[in-house]
Amino acid sequence: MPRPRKRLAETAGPDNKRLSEKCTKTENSADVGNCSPQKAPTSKNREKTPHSHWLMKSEPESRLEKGVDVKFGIEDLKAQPKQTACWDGVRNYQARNFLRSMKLEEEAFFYHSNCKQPGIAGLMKIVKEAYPDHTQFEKNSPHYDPSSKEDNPKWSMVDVQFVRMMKRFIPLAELKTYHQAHKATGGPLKNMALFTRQRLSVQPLTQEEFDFILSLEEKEPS
DNA sequence: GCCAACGTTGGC
DNA sequence: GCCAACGTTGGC
Repeated sequence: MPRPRKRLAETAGPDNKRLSEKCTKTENSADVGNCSPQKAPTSKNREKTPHSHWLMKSEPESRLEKGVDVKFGIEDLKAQPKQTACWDGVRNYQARNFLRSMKLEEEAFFYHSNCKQPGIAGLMKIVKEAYPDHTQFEKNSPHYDPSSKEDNPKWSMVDVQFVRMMKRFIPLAELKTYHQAHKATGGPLKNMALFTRQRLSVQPLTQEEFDFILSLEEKEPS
């Protein structure tokens, strides 16, 4: 996961973060029953439109956060058992609310952030919907949140599974070029959250944004 | 390593 | 509730 960026970024990190190690799927997969009820997002933050595509940021290069390496790139996801990991460490309310609205089988771009080559590396899918992020209760976790109580967890995570690498890496700089052009022409990336919600580590994509980015795989790098 | 953007904290 | 201080994110 991301650490998510698994940095999960916002740590509040939620996500912030960097993700700490991601857990393997095994430990969590069966506990559907453990999911505690999560509060609904406040009306202010609730998204009206259902999204079915996502972009999730994680850091592919080593970086210590509270002494823990938060590195979690797409190769790390691929190396997990069943190529599945939990996306822990998200500590930003908006990003958390997006995690909570994710549904099984929805697809997400795996975005590499805070690294030499930022951009979209591959595709993954949601294989377990939101449940409490255990790292919020772990004192040694970079994403420990002493204000969160076991009987009312603040932070959530989902499990993601590797789907495939992009046919070619799609660099941030290329996406930005399209975003700039599309602002003028009304093209598909004109409102892309990557640029309009700069620090959000878990973000929705419209169908048009998702399809346009997939179409870039077939093009020569610009 | 710098630093702009921006979310969070906490005094008032 | 305002808002300055502070901390984090993340590109460059």
